[in-house]
Amino acid sequence: MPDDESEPLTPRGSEPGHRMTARITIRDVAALAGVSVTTASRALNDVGRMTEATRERVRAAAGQLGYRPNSMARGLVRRRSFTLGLLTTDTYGRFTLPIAAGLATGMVDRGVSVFLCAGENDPERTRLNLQAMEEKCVDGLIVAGKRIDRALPIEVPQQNVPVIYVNAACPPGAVGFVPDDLGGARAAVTHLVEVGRRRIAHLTGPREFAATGVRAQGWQEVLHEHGLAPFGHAMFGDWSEDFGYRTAQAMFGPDSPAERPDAFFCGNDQIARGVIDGLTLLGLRVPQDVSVVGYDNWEIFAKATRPPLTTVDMGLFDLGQTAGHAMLDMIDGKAVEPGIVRTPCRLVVRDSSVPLPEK
Amino acid sequence: MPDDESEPLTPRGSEPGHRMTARITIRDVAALAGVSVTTASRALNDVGRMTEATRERVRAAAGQLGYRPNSMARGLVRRRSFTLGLLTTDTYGRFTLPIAAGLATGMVDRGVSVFLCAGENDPERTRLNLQAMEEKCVDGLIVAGKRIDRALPIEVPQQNVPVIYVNAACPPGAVGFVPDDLGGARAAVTHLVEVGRRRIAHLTGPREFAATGVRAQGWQEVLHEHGLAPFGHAMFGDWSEDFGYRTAQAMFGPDSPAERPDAFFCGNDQIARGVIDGLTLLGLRVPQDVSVVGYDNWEIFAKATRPPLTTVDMGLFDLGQTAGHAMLDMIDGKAVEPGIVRTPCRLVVRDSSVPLPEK
DNA sequence: TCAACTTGGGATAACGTTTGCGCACTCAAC
DNA sequence: GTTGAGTGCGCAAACGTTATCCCAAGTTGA
Repeated sequence: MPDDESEPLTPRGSEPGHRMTARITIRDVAALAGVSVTTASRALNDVGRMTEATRERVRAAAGQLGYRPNSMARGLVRRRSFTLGLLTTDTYGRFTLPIAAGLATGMVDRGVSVFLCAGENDPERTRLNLQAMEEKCVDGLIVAGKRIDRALPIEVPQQNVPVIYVNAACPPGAVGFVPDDLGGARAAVTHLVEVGRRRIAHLTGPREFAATGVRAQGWQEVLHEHGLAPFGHAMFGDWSEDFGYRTAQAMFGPDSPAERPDAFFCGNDQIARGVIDGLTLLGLRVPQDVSVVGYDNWEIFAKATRPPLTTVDMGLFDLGQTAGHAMLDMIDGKAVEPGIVRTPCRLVVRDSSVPLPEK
Repeated sequence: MPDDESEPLTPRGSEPGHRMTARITIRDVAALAGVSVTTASRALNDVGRMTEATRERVRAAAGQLGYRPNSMARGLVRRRSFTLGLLTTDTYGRFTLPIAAGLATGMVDRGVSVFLCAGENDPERTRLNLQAMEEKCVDGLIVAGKRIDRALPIEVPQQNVPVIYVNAACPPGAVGFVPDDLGGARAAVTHLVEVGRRRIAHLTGPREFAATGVRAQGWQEVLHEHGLAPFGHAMFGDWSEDFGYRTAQAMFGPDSPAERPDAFFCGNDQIARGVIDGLTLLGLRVPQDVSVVGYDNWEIFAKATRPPLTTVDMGLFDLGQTAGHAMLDMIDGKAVEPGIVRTPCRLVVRDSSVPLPEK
């Protein structure tokens, strides 16, 4: 058939019944501004040489049309997708969620989006996620965990994409960020000493967690520096309310030893809550008789105790944000020191720790 | 210059000092298999006509090379990115997180990845997120909230991308999924009636929440159906432990009225926990004297009460997964009924509700 | 024997960007 | 009046896929 036959009756772009309106491309912008696609691209990216008038004309056209560059096309030629993958095994999200929120909000301001990969601790699904991230050409991978001594159920292959570990085990030579548990513990115990406590006990999670050892060390250090003896040994149990509850009842109940602590530094907020409940049921007053300090500043928990809990905030939101910015540096080729960076924790003083009204 | 001049001395692909190893493309696969790129693509996508031997040869080559298709290139030509955007305002994540986890794990099995957009309730940042999703060419947008009667701080523009609302306000004509609060409340109250309770009180969150009204209605309905009168009016307070604690103490304390409930159906687990604590401190026994049922099945909360809490699970993980699959249907052009779909809730019976050992 | 169909596969043009290269100017210096 | 440098901008080739044609060879049916 000849080429010059009449146009078909239905124009090609309009597919009735499908409300899809054709996407505006840089070609449309260029046409409206009366320049070539090349010039339009350069104008919008603030590169290349041209009159300021031309540049402005292109900007105006893009604005008028509501043009949004197609990230896939750009990524293809630039070999960057402006996306990150966030890999996590923490189903419950106690730790991952603030990290993820910090990361995502920090990145959106820089034009980078974050893929959420919920691993569910399932190796097969983690493998699937890793594969998806590879196909989506993420510029970097952030591995977030709930334990600083546990790695992923699958090792991330040493690909060509940079990896940062956050609040998780960090293989030698890699870059990692974890909360400064030593500093957090020191701040908590220092506070207890400063409000006049002398017999400070430490209740915490299982010994196998790296975090418990570090926090116990901070507890000991500060006491020694003040010429005080630790009250007994650090008590390693589990992370539950029940552990705090039982221990408090055992230490203050009818058959308990005469020597009793006047303060508890607890390894997390749940233990602290159990301690407070146990003490309260025995008729003791917190903080008049006994001070209690927790760890995590899990607000919905810490604010609901009676009285509200003094506790250590690990700054996980900021941690996520910091890790994100470090990742952008790595992607841009800036040298980032391998090794583990410890980010500061902050003591949040509420009512459970100060026996007398502060001046 | 003539075309036949000698090759440059440094090959084009090798950039020393940059450990980037060239990505293997479908061209490499095709070359290894001895076919054209076209055939390789068709073989891997299981389309087109060719000998099974050829197809297998291509598959083998891809496997041997560890080939991963470039999702951006594919997306460009197919006009699909195989990504979804998850927009949320729920910073704390109590509700969003299980939904997000369900969505992400459900989607990865179908080769779809999910962008996490943490809105922070900030209109400007939400706008930025929406813009990023447009540039990334997401195939669909899922809006997740923590209140079924609150919309986004910014309205999502009626673009060409389908939108699904989950646990959030759903504009007329759109598709939405929310937990079946009526069913959940009915299950809880039915359970209390079946274990022999007759004077069942209802403590719940603020009246302005749509959820509280629906749950209160379920409470009333079931009681009427069993010929029982509600114990007083539904008590609307706030979602806090403190509200439950104070109310329980007021209803069972020294100056309380003679007529007392034998069970509490609470609007969430925190209120229930406050009730249990308030009752326990007054020397009452749960569940022997009073049964308590919560709502949300926030496990770390519900399992830590003494005794562990009977509560309603809203099935948020499944909700996220369901919404994801509905989204895939919409993207594939299958007709999805507009309107709100209510997904089932499930009663989880623990120890706080059954006064006598069940048979 | 010739048309018509099927089968296996390749050439080539998209998709929407960015970028290397070069062209046509202008302006000054020799 | 020829160089030389600079300026403003466009052509065309990527990037890695998939989709639309098309062709050659084999297979049938009349």
